[in-house]
Amino acid sequence: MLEKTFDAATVEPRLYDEWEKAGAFKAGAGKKDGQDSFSIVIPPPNVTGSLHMGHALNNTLQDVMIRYHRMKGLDVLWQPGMDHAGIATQMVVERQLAANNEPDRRSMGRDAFVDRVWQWKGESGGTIFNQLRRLGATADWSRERFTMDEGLSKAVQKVFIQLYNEGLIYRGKRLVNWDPKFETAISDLEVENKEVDGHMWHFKYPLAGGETYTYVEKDEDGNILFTEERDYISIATTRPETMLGDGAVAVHPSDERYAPIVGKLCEIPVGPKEHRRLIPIICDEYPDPDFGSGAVKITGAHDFNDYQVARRNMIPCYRLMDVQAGMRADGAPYAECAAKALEIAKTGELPGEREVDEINLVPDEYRGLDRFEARKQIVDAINAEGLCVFAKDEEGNDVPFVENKKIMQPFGDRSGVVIEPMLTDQWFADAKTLAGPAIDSVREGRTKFVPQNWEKTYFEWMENIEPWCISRQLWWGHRIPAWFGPDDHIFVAHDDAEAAEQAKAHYGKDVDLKRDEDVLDTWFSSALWPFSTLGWPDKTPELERYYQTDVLVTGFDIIFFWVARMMMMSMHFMKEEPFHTVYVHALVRDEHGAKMSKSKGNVIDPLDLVDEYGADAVRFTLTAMAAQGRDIKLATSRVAGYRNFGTKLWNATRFTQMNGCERTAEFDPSTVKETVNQWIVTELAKAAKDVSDAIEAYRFNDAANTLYRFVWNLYCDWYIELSKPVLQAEGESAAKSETQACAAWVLDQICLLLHPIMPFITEELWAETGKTGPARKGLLILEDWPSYDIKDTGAADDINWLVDMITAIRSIRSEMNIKPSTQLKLEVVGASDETKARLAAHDAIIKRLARVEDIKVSEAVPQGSAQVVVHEATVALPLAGIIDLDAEKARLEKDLDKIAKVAEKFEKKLGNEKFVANAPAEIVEEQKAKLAEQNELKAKVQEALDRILAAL
RNA sequence: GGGUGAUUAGCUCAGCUGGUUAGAGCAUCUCGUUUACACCGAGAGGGUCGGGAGUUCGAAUCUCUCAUCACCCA
Repeated sequence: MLEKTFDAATVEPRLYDEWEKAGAFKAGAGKKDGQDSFSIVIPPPNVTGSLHMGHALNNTLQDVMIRYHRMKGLDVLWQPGMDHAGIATQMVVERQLAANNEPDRRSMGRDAFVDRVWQWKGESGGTIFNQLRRLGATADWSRERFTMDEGLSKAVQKVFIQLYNEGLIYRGKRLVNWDPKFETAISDLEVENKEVDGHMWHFKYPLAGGETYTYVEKDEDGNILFTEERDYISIATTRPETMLGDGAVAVHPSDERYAPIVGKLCEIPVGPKEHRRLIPIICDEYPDPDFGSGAVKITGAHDFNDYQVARRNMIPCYRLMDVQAGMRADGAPYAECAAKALEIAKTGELPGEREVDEINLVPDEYRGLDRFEARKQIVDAINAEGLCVFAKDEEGNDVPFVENKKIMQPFGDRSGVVIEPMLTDQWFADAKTLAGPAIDSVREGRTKFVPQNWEKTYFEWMENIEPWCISRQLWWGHRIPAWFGPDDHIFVAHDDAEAAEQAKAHYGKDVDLKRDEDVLDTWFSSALWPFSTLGWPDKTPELERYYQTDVLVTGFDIIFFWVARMMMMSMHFMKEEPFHTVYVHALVRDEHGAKMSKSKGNVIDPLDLVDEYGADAVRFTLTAMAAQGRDIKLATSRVAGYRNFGTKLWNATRFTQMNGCERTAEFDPSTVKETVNQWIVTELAKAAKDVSDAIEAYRFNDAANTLYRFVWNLYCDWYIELSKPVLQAEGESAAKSETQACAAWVLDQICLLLHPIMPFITEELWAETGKTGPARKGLLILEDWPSYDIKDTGAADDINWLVDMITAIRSIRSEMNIKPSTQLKLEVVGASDETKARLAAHDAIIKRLARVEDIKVSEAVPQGSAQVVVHEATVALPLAGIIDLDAEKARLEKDLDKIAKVAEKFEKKLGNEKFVANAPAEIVEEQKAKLAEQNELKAKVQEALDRILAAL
C-alpha cells in the first residue's frame, strides 16, 4: 500500500540513478527500428554558471520534448555541454588567486594560469549539470562536451583558418568596446547601457587667428531672435577628457548659424597655451542642429558615432587612453605630438593607422591620470581660463554653464565598469557576408521561429549586423592560430611548424615568428556547437545521424548570442541549418513581473523549489506557464498547487489499490461494456491526442492543462466517484471486474502521458502498480507513448446527464441548507423514456453521490417541493414543512432571471435579419437550438415557480 | 527617438485561424471526519475582456487611436 503522500526528496535521486543505470539517457535509448532521429543540443551553459529559473524553464521544456520523443521510439539525442566563458572564468579564477593570497595571473604566467583554470574547471566547473539532474533532465551525459576540449578546439581552429583563407576573417584597427577592468575587447552584447546622472559641459572653441563671425539665431519663420559677434564656436560635451583627442568640430550642412565658419580652423581650449591644437570645422549629417549648440566635437577614437563621422571625413582618430583607460603616458612628449597633429590638421593628409596611433595627444601634466581625474582637471583648467560658456546663477553672477542631465553610459555586464570605446587592433569576422545565407534560411522557412514574431527581431539584427570582433585579450580561450613576422606580416596556420614553413616561403629564409597573444571570443566556439559537438570536422556517425538537429530552445534575450551565430556558422560549414525550429520561451520573472535579480533580492532558486515541492511540481509549473509570447510571473502558490496535483494522482492510485483495481493482461479499452468505463476511455483517448498535438506544436501549457483537467476533474472527481458503487459492492460481478481493470488501465495511461512533464512520480507509481498484475517490461521512461483506437460510443451524453443531475441536486441541497447527512427522496416528473432508463441505470450512483435514499418517477410534483430542472425533467425534492418557501421562490426567480437573460441574447441575434441572412446556416441553426433549449428550460422553471407561488 | 509585447475575476494566467451562456488555479464565503486524498470534498460569490472609434450579421479575438506598463535597440 502506498504512503499517504509522495516523498519526492527520497524518491527522486533513487529514480534518477535507476534511469541512468538503465542507460535511458544514452543516445538512441529505446529507439524503434526505422524511426527517425530527434536531437537537441543544449544551449551551452557557462562553465561558471549555476542554475537559475531561466535554465530550469529552458531545460524542462527540452526534457519534456526529449522524453516524449524517446517514448515515441525515435532515435533521441540530447547533447549536453558547456562553454568555457572566457571572461567569466578568468575572473573567477583570478578572484580565487587573490583570495588565497597567491601570485596573480601575470606573475604566474600564461601557461601556469591556464593550467590553474583547468584545475578549477575540474574541481568546480559545471555544477549546473548536477543541478539539471535534480530537475530530472535526461541529457546524454556520457557525451558531454566542452568548448575547450580537444575536438571542439580542432573545429575552432579549422573554422578560423578556413574563414581567414576565404577572406571572411581579417585583422584591423577598429573602434571596439573596451573593458578597462579585464583589459579586453568585449562584444556590444556584453555591454549594458544604463541611464546615469551626468553633466553636460559647454565650452568655447576659439577660432584660429582670432577670427570673428556674426552668430545669428532665427525662429521658425526666419525672424531674427539674437545676434552676436563671436570669436568662438560653442560645443557641448559629457566627456571633456576626450577633447584632447578631437579631430574636428562638425556642424549640420543646413545649419546657417555656422555656415560662415565651415572650413576654418578652431582651437581646442585645453593643454599648454603654446601648443594649442587647431582642428577644422566640417559639415556632416550627424550633428542635430536642435541639440545643444548644434556643433559637435569629433573624437573618432573614443565614440562610435564620432568614429563614423571621422571615417567619412578623413578626420584622424587619436587614441588617448591605455588598456586600463588611464590617460596615455607613452610616446613622444606632448609638444612633439601636438605639432604632428597640427600638421595633419593643416594639410588634411591622413597618415597610416599605426602612425596616428603613435601620437599621444595627452598633455604631459595629464599623462597617467585616471580618466575621471583627468576630466576634473581639464574642466577646472578650462573654467579658469574662462573658455567655458557662462550662465547666470540665482544671484546673477556668471558661472560656468553645466547641465545636470541623465546620460546613457555603457557598462560591462561582467566587470560593472564603464566601457570605453577604444581603437585597437583586433580580429574581425565578416558577419555581414556570413549572415546572408542565415537570413535566407529563416526568410525561406527552412528554420522557423516559434512564436513566429521573433523572426522580426532576428531579421532586424541580422540585417544590421556589424563586423564581429572575435578577438579577446584574455588567456582563457582558443588562442588565435596566427603568427606575426618581423614586419607584422600575418601567417595563419595550424601550428608553429606550419607557420614557420609559410614564413620561410614568404621571406625566403627562416625568421622569428611571434604568435598572436589573443584568444577567440567564446561565442566563436559556441557558434559551432550544433555540429562541433557531434564530432565535426570528422565525419562521424553522430553527425550523419543527428545533424540537422530539431529544435533549439532558448530565451529571447539570447537570440543574438546563440541563434544568429549558430545559424551563420552552420550555413557556412554544414550548408544546412543547424535546427529547423527555434523555440523562444519567455523570461521568468517574479510574481509581480519584475526581473529576478540579486540586487532586488527577488531571486527564486529553482533548487529551493525542488527541495520544497519536488522536481515534478516545479517542472509542471514551468510547463503549464510556458504559454507562447508571454513572460512567466512565477508565484510559489502555483508550484504548491501542482505539488497538490501530484498528491492527488498519488492518492487516486492509492484508492485503486485499496479497491482491487489490478492491471490485467487481457483488458481491451475498445470493448468495455459499462457506460462509465466507455466514457473514461473515450475521454482518455481525446486527452492523449490533445497532449501529443500540444507537445508537437510546442504548446506546452496546453499539454499540461489537458493532463491536469483529465486527471483531476475527470478521473478523480468523476470517474472514481462514479465507480465507487460498483467497486465497493459486495461480491464479484462482470461490471466490477471490468471497472477494476479499467481504472488500473487508465491510471497506467495517465502515467505514460504525464511522464514527460512529471517523470518522477509517474515512474514511482508505475513501479508500485507494477507489483501486481502482468509484469512490467521495464522502466516507464522507456515505455511506448500510447495511441488509441477507441470509438466514441456516445457514453459522454449519458455521463453528462448524470453529472448534471448530481450537480443539480447537490446545488439545491446546499442552497436550501439541507444537512449533508440528510438522505432525500427524489421524484422525477416529466421524464422522457431515455431519462427513465438513465435513472434506472445509474440509480446507485445518484443515490450515493447526491445522498438520496429513494428515486421514483412521478406524474406530478408533490406539494412543497424544492424543484430543479435537469434537461427535460423536473426533479422534485419533497420537503413539505422543511423548506423555506420564500427562499425557494427567490431561488427560482433568480434562476429564471438568468435564463431569461441568456435567452434574450439568442433572441436578439435571431431577430436580426442580417444575421439570419449572412451567417452560415449551421451557426443560425445552432443559435435556434440554443434558444429553444433556453425557452424550454424557462417554461419548466416558470412552472416550478408557479407551484411555489400557489403553495405560498 | 525607433521597435516589440502586454493590459481578461482580488492575484497569476488560458482563451490558436472572429460565432462559448468569457474559463482555470490561487485567494474569498458557506458547508462537510460521505474512511483514496484537508496537499481533500461539495456548493457559492466575483469580470460592461484598459478607454474610444471602426470593419462585420456578429469582436475578448481583426483595424485605427489614446492611455498605462514592461522589455529591447538608439
